[in-house]
Amino acid sequence: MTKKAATREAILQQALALASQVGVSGLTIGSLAAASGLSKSGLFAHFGSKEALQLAVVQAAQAQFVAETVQPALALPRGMARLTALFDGWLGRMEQGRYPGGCPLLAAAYEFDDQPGAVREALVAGQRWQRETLQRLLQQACDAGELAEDCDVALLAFMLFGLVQSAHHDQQLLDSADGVALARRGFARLMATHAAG
Amino acid sequence: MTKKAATREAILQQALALASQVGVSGLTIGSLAAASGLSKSGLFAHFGSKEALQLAVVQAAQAQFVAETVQPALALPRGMARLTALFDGWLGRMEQGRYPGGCPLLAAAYEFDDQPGAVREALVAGQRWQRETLQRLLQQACDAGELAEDCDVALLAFMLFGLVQSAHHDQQLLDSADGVALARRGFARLMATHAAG
DNA sequence: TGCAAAATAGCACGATCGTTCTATTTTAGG
DNA sequence: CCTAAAATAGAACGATCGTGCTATTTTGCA
Repeated sequence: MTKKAATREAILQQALALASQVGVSGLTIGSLAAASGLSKSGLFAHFGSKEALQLAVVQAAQAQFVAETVQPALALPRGMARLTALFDGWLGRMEQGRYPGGCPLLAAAYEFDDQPGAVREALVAGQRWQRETLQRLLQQACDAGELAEDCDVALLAFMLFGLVQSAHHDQQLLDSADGVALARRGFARLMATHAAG
Repeated sequence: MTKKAATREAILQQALALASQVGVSGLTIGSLAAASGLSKSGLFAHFGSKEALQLAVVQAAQAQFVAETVQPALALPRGMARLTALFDGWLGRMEQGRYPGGCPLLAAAYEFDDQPGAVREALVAGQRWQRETLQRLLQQACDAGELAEDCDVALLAFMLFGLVQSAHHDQQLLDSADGVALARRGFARLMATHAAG
């Protein structure tokens, strides 16, 4: 009973590392089985279909992002402290190379934006939640009087997400270590521009 | 002699539309042959290998971006006019749905960031050139006295590219028509913040 | 218009894909 | 410890992958 769950968890960790390099749709039952030390059919039995495997991988990545980045930020008091912690944690996991080949979720967003199905729906739900979370933290900073009260939180959340994407792009494709630093400068500038006055 | 080039061009157009939906690495000789009305081997003979086909597709996409977006902007006078034209054209092709499933080059950046080879090198070269172009236009706006002379053009180019990526993400994954509008607002705000004063 | 050359089709290959079936091993509870 | 149940392995399937090979068609030029 507990063995199954443990094996499944180990598989998903391997899958995340692999998907980071070849993408979630580039995942293969065979290659993942080899990486996990299982047979093809042995691994397959854990999920029942390739789509179910992909869905599980996406959900595992989302859960990991929430646990490693969002939750720690939520432990801090509302306002700029919490917002800065979220953004810094987000960039920090990129900087430290949390996944060898880049964020599987950002990549999956491009892979599945035209592939209807459960995987896409999970990605959409996760991204909507993430954006709403970002907007909520921004609004809390406004309410706390640390950002101007007429802040356009939707636009700011949109721009902050753009900074993350640009940093990821520069780091993964252009092999530029400056990406994260530029994103931090951008964050600081945006926050300064919208500071309560 | 001219037949070959014409057929190749037709194949590449089909390939761009297909790659927009399934990605450049999702392209298949068989499916592309069917979409082009050719036999597998007939199509294959045009490129010699799958990697050569992928490279040709990437180069075609890059050429199209330059022809449809960069060149028209370069026809305008240096400064904010040219910069605005570039950014507006960039967003405009997204808004009008230039490719049915999103920009093949942005998607390819995620697909190939961990796949060494000629395709990745072409993508890197293209992205570097694009970033330099963006920085150059920003610098020209500074030199023309339309942006503050102490502008951080590297950071601004980085942020503008982030706006484009966020707009693409919102439009393609979240089906949100607001993405392009938010990017325009972000551009306007960034330019206003850094206006010469 | 006929003919060499260029372009395309047809076919076959080994490999790998996702999936199913049955056999074997491993686990956990009495 | 023994045994039913759970977990995994092994083999096989049709399909499709990229890529060669050889025919056949189509093209442009004398």
